[in-house]
Order: sequence, then structure tokens, then C-alpha cells
Amino acid sequence: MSTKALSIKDIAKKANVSITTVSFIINGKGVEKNISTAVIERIEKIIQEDGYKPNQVARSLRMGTSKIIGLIVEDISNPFFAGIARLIEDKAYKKGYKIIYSSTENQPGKTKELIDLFKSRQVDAYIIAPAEGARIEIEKLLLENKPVVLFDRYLPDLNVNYVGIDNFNASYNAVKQFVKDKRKNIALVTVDIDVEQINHRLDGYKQALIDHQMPFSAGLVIKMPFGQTKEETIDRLVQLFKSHPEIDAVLFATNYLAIGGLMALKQMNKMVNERFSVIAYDDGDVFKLHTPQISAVEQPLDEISDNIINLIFQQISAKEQLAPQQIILSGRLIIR
Amino acid sequence: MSTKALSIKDIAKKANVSITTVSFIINGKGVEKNISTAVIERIEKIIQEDGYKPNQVARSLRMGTSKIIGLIVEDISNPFFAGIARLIEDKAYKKGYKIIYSSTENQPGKTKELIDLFKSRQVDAYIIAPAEGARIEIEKLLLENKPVVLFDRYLPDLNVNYVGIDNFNASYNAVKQFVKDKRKNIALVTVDIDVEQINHRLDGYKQALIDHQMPFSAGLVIKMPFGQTKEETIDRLVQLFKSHPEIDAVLFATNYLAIGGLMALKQMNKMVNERFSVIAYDDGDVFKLHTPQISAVEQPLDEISDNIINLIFQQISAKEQLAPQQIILSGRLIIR
DNA sequence: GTTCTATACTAAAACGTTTTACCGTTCTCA
DNA sequence: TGAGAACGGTAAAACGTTTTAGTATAGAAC
Repeated sequence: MSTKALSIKDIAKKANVSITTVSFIINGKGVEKNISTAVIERIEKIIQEDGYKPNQVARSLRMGTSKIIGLIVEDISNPFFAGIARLIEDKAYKKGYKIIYSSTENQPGKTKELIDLFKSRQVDAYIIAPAEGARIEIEKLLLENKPVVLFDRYLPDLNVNYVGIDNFNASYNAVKQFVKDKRKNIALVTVDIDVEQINHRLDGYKQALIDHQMPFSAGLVIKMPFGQTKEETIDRLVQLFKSHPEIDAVLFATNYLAIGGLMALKQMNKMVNERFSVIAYDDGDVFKLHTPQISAVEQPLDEISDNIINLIFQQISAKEQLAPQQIILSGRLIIR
Repeated sequence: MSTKALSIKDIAKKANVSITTVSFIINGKGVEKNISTAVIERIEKIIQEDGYKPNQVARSLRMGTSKIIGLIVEDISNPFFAGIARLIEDKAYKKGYKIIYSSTENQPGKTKELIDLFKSRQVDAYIIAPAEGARIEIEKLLLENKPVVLFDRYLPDLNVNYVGIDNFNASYNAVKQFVKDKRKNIALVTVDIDVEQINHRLDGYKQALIDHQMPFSAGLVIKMPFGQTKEETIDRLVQLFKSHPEIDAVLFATNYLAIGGLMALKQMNKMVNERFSVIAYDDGDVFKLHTPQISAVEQPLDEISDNIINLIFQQISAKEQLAPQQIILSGRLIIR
């Protein structure tokens, strides 16, 4: 049976003082609370030697805070989210906070479940890449005045902190690049979920076509159902390329779609070259190592996570309610 | 100000019963504890309507368990760990458990910090890919009889649950494949950390050379310092390939080393072809999409995480101490 | 020699649960 | 008819902290 951990009571008994005194010292309030330096040192020594660590659960219960930040993403194994998670974890850790995370897999119900779960664990703040149907839950958090920062995906007309990139312009510039390269039939492969981020990627594509006097053809826009297998994605794209041999450029709205696309091309023995270009969202080693190298819209992970963490800590330490900020960074089009 | 969440007391008051009764009902012990079905239904209705969720922190404090599993890896943004994390999270969630994770970045001190932190949050079980210097901390956990499963990296002569692949044979087979392909100068690029997993990858390489009557040349084994930047890795490998033009095959002991290696080759305009082969540890999209495709030792993520979770839950639900199990799966050599 | 202030510390409540031990009724049946 | 069992609940302690509102003593000030 696991030996019980030391409690503040044990330390108090051993030192012949009250638990109040020990508590003050643990929390660095010894001097402020008029505890003699002799006692302070004695207790600190005992704590040190016995390796006493305060029980955070008890502390949470009493204080109503947990020093835990909840992170909700679609899929932690997606390199974009994993990268953000790593950076956020690191920065949070330095301020004494831990991350507890979950993937929603884009299931509407799961967001609610997760938020409830996090709430019941008294997490201090929420970082969320919201899936469809997350709106009401997030509104509730806001009503309860919890620190919340959304990222990657924005919920329109919800007055909430947000960090993301300018997807409209990123798409726009990608298409502009295609036009500059004399591409005539530019396809967009995107995903069939109704979130602003994804919609803007489509809007930017459309607007760029208009501005460059190119026709919009519905047949060149593919909306993949979310959650389909990689094989399905590949099959679907093979079909697309076969039935539309005129396509000479493709913009992929997510990194996994781009990967699927490149696999489809490989399978068909179709080359990316001077007559067929590709641009992917979210840069990665895959694209750098591909032959030929693939152009990409790079999201600045470091900048994004910096901003997220700053917003979170601003809110955590704020006395009164802060006005939500929307931080829009720009994606960098890397042309290869 | 955030409106306070409902407590069991509120529900009890509203229903005119004691909190004991409510607690019994919440925990499905209503019938067993002789609460009338009338009362049970009434309370359940109130709970439902008011959306009451028990405070897990209070529950943890009282029960000493948290329904949280701690996951400690080297770097959550490494696709291998991210993939495992995702799968484990999913399986744990289905049993009502959450994951709280952290990256050690291979800093010896950090493992201790993290374990202490997890302990003070009363996590119910530990899943750890141990970094160097983690041994004593893990021994302590074992003494305290906490459920622990190590994965990826094994600590020799520590009697503890472990799930991993047979690194010796994986390396051995990789080299064997090179020999079959008539390679004469086979290099190993590995990392300079002293963990069994990494050592076995080296041992398998050596043994395969011996068994095939090939000379072992220390100059063909590169141990990269852990934590060096990608650029440093690339530079170092460029040097290697330049100073050892005789090399005609390379086994990379980790996925990020392989990626660095491919970048080095790309930079040098050196091709992977019939006269120069590469095998990487941990398969990934990068290798499938590379031209030519890169052979890899695939670790069976699904199988690994299944085994981890099973071991964890076996321990959590066991009444008495279980004998630790070492589960060694085989890596699959994918020849491309 | 009283009052005031500073010093050095502590008792006890509170956070929201779970669980043990108990208390009244009403039935059952010898 | 009266003893035990079954029924339907409840009071209160405990988990390990933090924090408020003290207490007790010593010295300072007048």
C-alpha cells in the first residue's frame, strides 16, 4: 500500500508550531506575518529535509484555483497543434502552470464534455481551438468570466480573445502567386466544416480569382468531409485530378489535405513542376523534403503561442474584466 | 465575477434532503443504500435540470484519487510521442480518465519536478518515457506502489512495467537489409544519450556487422548531442558525408535525425538511389512522400498504446501488487 | 500604571465531497 | 405482543489546505 505523503500537519507537529505558521512560511508570508526568522529557518529546513510538497488538490479546493490551464484542440497529433501545445506548455510551465489537454476530434458534444470536465477540475483558464458547435459552451465560459483565448479558429461575432492568422490574405496571396506563375485552373481543396478560419481560406481564394478576372468554377473547389480516412482523401483527390485534367494549381487548406494530395499525385505519377503547382497550409518537414519542394503558408507557431500565453496571463492576473483582443498575425507564404 | 458553481449542498437544500442522500444518488448507490425510487428520481431530475456537476477537486481530496493519468515524454511535438499521446488520451477518456502531460526536454531535473508535481495533484498513474537520470524518481514511485508504465525507453534492471519495441533486432534487420543490397560501408547516426533503447539500436547494428563479416568502423557511427539545433545536425551530417564518401548506407536511430539527414543530402545534392540507401526509425509521411521513398522501421503506435493503457488499468484496478510485465513488440521494417 | 503598539504566533472555519455510524419507523412472525 | 429485520434516511468526521480573527506577551509612551 502506498505510504501516505506528508501533510502540513506532520510538519507542524514535528516543529512544534501550528499549521497556520507552516502555511504562512510555505507561502513566503513568514516575514509579513511576523514569524521569527529562527522559526522560519527551522521550518524551512524540516520541509527541505523531509521533502514535503503541499497537496495541490487541497490547495485548489480551498482557493478555487488550480494553476492548470486547459487546452482543447481538434487533434493533438496534428503537427500544428502539437507544436503549439509544446510551446504553450513550455511557457506556462515557467510561470508555474501546467497544461491539461484534450482532443475533440471535431465532435460537437465533446467540447461541452471537456469544458465541463475542466470546470469541475477548476482549471484557471481555457485555450481552445473551437470545433463546430462550441459556441454556446464558450459563451457560458465568458459569462462566468473565465479567462478564455481562442486560436486557429475564430467564432464570428463572439466578443472573445483570439489569436490567429489572416487566412483571407494568406489564401489570396497564394492564389495571386499561382496567377503570377500563369496558372489558369486553380483548385482549392478544403474541409467541410463551418468555421471562420476555413471559410476565410475559401473567401480569399474566391476574391483573388475575381480580382484577377478569372472564372470561379465550383468543380474546382473540393470540400472534404471531416474525419474521413487518409485513403478516402487520396481516392477522392485522384478522382478530382483525373476528371479535371485542366487543373494546373492546387491550394490545400490544411496540412493533412496537402499530404493526402501529394500522395494522390505520387500514386498517379503526376509531377509537381513548371506546369503544375501546389501550395499547402502549415509548413512542415514534409514539404521541405519533397521533390520538388512544396510552397507553403507558414503559420508562425512561436508568435501564436506567445500571444496566446500573454493574453491568458493578462486575464489571470487582471483585477477587472479586460476588453477582449483579436490578434491577427500574418501567415508567411514560402515560395519554393 | 464568476458565478459560483452549484454544490451538492445546493441540490440537497432544493430537494429537502441531506447531502448524504444526494451523494449516494450521484454515485449510483441510491438503491443499495435504500433510498426510495421517488427520491432518487426527484433528485436526478433536479441535477439534470440545474446542470450540476460534482466538484472533482473536492472528490479527489476526499478519495485520494483523481482519475488523471500523468504522461511524461521527452517532447510532445515529436510525432512519435504526439501519436502515442493521442491514442492514449482517447483510450483513457473512454474509461473516464484524463491525461495531464509534460515534456522533459531530456533535462534530468525536470523529470523529478514533474513527478513531484503530478504527485501533489494525486494523479492515479504514470506513463513515462524516461529521460536520463529518471531512475531514482521512478524507483520512488514503485516503492510507493503507484501504477507506472514506462515506454519507448527502458531502464535496465529496474523491475517495472515496460512497453517498447525490440530495438536490437530492428537495427539488426535494417543492417541485414543493407547487406543484402550489397552495401559495404554502413553508417549509423544516433543520439548521445545513455538509454537502453538507444544503446540497443547501436548493439543491433554492431552485431549485424559482425554476423556478416563486416568491419566495424568507429568513424561511421555518429552520436549527436541531444538538443542540438536542426541546423547543427545538418551541418554535422554534411561533414560526415563529405569526409566519408565511401558511405553507401545510413541507418538513422530517430525520426528527427533521419529528417536532418535527408536535408543534409538534399543540401549536398546527393541522391538516395541504387548506390546509396537510407533507413529511418519511426515511419512517417515524410518518408512515404520522399523521392525516392525512404525505408523505415515502423513502431506500431496502436499496439504500443493499447498495451500501455491495458497495463495501467490492470494496475489501477488490481487489489494487490501485480508482477511487472515487459512487453516487447517488434518494429516492422518497411522496405521501399 | 495604564494604554497602546508591535511582535509572535494560533484556533477554527471554510472549500465540496465521501463514508461511517447511527436513528427512527414500520413490518414480520413466533 | 414484542423482538428483530427491513426501510429510508441523516449527522458528522475526514481529506489538506488557506485565511480571518484572534490571543498573549513585551516594550513604549504618556
